Amino acid sequence: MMATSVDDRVDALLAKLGRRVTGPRRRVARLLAGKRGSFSAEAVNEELPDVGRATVYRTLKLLSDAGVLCKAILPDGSPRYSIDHSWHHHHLICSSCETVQEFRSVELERLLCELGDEIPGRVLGHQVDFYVNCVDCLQHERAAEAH
Amino acid sequence: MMATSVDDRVDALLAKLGRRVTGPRRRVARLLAGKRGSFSAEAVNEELPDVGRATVYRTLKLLSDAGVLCKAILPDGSPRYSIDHSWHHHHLICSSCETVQEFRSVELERLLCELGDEIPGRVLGHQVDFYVNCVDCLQHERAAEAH
DNA sequence: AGCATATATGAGACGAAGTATCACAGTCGG
DNA sequence: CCGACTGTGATACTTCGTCTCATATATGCT
Repeated sequence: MMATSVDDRVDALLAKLGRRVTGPRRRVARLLAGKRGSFSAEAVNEELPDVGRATVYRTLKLLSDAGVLCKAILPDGSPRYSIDHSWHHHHLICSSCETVQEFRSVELERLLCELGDEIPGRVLGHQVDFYVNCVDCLQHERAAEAH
Repeated sequence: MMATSVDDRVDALLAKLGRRVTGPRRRVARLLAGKRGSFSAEAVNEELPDVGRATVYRTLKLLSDAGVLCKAILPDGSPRYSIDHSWHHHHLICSSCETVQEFRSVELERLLCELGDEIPGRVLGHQVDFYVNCVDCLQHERAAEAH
């Protein structure tokens, strides 16, 4: 039995949202489906020269709101998108290569939930980011050091 | 005995950093000293029309790097500055009025530290933000509802 | 105090990232 | 197949921040 294609899933998602299935949306979704790691909106733009800039931004926003994509903010403030694989996670952001990885901890989640109860006002959500040097970057660093 | 003035403290800080004490820097620092809550770089700009835009940005960066100011990122990605009162804290960001409050938890800090040990690579730092509706906004909301 | 020099300033150009507008095109229910 | 409504894309515009460079100023030295 065949796995559902990316297009089928996009169609289903858009139908569920009451949005129209269009060529540009399919092209953006297909590109994202093939991506690993995180990427900027402009990167998507450049890879899809025949899709308008505004449409790319609109579609990324649409998919983020739908929970398909997840948006992380680099230390310098610039946003990166990545496929959202899980119901809830946090980020490991590499400060040198700017890669964004997902990261989960039940323990952290529970503590954040407890803390949320103590916070005055209504808690809508939270975000935890670790700024790191990833394993790859550390290796390159060491390779460079070893004259 | 008199408390040290803002200017005295700014002078001392700049001397410690090996930076020059200048009029524009004093004017920015004096404005910030009188501020409550968080503010954008542009807001500082507008309140100091006779200080150049570039200088305002440079000074905010200088003070952030020095640990006097702390930079928080709103959900939409735009940065807000606030006076940094503590050695380490996290943020409560109100999604409706965009106020940024500080927030500390020894427990959270300890857990984050433990998690950091388990993370592959070198951990440089972390950031925790709670997105909330603050007490003030909830009150206004209720007042509006009660026709 | 006066001088030399490194540092800081500010006007404005530049750039990146995202949004608004609007005529036109495409989708989809009937 | 048609009509209405949604989506698209070119482009102008906004916002935020950085860069450049001529000018101004703080500071160490004498």
